[in-house]
Amino acid sequence: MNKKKIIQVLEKIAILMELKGENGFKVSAYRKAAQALELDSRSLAEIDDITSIKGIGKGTGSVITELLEKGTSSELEELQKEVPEGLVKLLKVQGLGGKKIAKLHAELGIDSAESLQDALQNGKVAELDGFGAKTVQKLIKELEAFGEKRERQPIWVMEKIVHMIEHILGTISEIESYSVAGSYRRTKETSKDLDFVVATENPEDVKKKLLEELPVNEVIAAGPTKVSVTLGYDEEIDVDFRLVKPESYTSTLHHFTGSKDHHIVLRKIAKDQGKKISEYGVEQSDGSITYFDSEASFYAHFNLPFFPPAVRENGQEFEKQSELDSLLTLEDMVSDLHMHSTWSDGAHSIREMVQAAIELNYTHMVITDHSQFLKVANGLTVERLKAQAEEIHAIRKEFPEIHLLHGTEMDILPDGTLDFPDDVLAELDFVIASIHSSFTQSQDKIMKRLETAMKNPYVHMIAHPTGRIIGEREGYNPDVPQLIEWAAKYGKILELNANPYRLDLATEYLIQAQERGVPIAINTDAHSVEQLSFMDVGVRYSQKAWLHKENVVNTWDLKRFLTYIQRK
DNA sequence: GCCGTTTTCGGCCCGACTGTTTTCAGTCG
Repeated sequence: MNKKKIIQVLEKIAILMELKGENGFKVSAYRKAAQALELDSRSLAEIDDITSIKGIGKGTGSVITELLEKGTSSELEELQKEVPEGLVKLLKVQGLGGKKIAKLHAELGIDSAESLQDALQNGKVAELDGFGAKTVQKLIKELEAFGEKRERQPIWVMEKIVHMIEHILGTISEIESYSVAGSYRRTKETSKDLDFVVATENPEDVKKKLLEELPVNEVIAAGPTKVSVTLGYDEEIDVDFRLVKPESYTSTLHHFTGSKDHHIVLRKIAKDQGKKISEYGVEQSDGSITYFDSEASFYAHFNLPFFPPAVRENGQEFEKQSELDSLLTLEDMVSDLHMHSTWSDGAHSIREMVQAAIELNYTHMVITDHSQFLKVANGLTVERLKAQAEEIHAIRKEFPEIHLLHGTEMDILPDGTLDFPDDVLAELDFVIASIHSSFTQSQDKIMKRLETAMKNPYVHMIAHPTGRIIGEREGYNPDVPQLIEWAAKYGKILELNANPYRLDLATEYLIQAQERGVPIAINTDAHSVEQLSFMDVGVRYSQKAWLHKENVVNTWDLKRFLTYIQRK
């Protein structure tokens, strides 16, 4: 019985207890125990006394012990006898929680979405205490749409919607300030819904305008401070707006940025200081309310450093406070090492890309168009690559304020060879190798391809190492720990591709790469001037892996970078 | 169910909104 299995059992027990209508604190005790186990970095063998872990006591401890000894849990088996499996997915229905589901099961024998549907239709549900006509109508509607909505939307879907909403918020004159909050602001790869915080003295008018301007499919709730709607863009997306007075804006933004676990730890700290945090401000021991004009001053009020939204996750960030200064900010980035121009499939000329990079105050940059294999992207042949070298040479003279390097994003071919011979690569400043084809090959074959690139002395970096597209495809399934080992051995850079479609490598691998001492490059892979702004997403995502500036090559000054990429 | 350097009992982060109630429970984040 491994740790993951045990965590799953604890979570399953929590779910089944919830469905039984158990005391909510008891349910969350099981969730907390599962989380405590997950956050403890030790293996099970290394833990002597399981109940010495905070959050695991007598009850949850005995469940774990039983699992370790017998491989089963009598607690779980009991619950499974009492609670039908079909109820589990009813928890996902909006408006249904443990209490109501328990009642439906106890009084009407409901055990699945289907039997609930029947009971709703034939009027049985409406007869129950606490269930009225409106609830029944809402549930009928919810069940119809059940299973159709994608549960979580990838960050690149959300990004477009966020921009559209921000545009609308910007046109409403009664709004003093606004920001997206929630898991999107924490740069999660996927989000269930979107949260916006809006500061205004005139919530009624703002509410009215929001409901007019937005493509609203359905209004879920519309109170004086909260408006919840389902928007219909390409997909249905739930969006919450919080309308608050300007003085509360910072507190509310912080509150709705989360995460829940971050708040739980922070509120405990506040409590110990005799203060109470709410979404409107901080209540002092004398009952007065303190307001803040920035999140930095909010944290400082508790003698804490500023935590960037991306690290506000499981509460453990408080133990890593001393590392916060080492995390990247956008200002630390002095270069972008992976971008395309009109020579291959980019939308802008080299000159335009250079001008845009100068605007971003970069000291150096690399043009890395595709290689000949990638015909769909108009990949460069050796001849065109040489012609491009001449153009780059000329442009360099025009823009002395930035150091322009000539590179390539060279394909690693399906047969495991590289798209350019060594003598061509030797002429280039910076060589990226990447896989764009035959994703379905066995892991063995994929790793052979990557090994070829890793061993080639002219290759500097592997781009988007797994080929994943968030929420769409898994990629080509390389053995990433092995890849990290090779990178360490052969002195190669691994990329964090900042395109929100990719964010590749993912957090867990970035952590491993940093531990192994492998340098990371955060690059936009921009195919247009606008896409150079993906750097911001990449930097925020890197914070989730606690990447240190020192380990990210884009923070290195030109001299250090050039020394590093010099052929040995 | 878990926790505790004022606590071994009584809290557990805290508040909004809805719907069904006549003062509040359930759900949600």
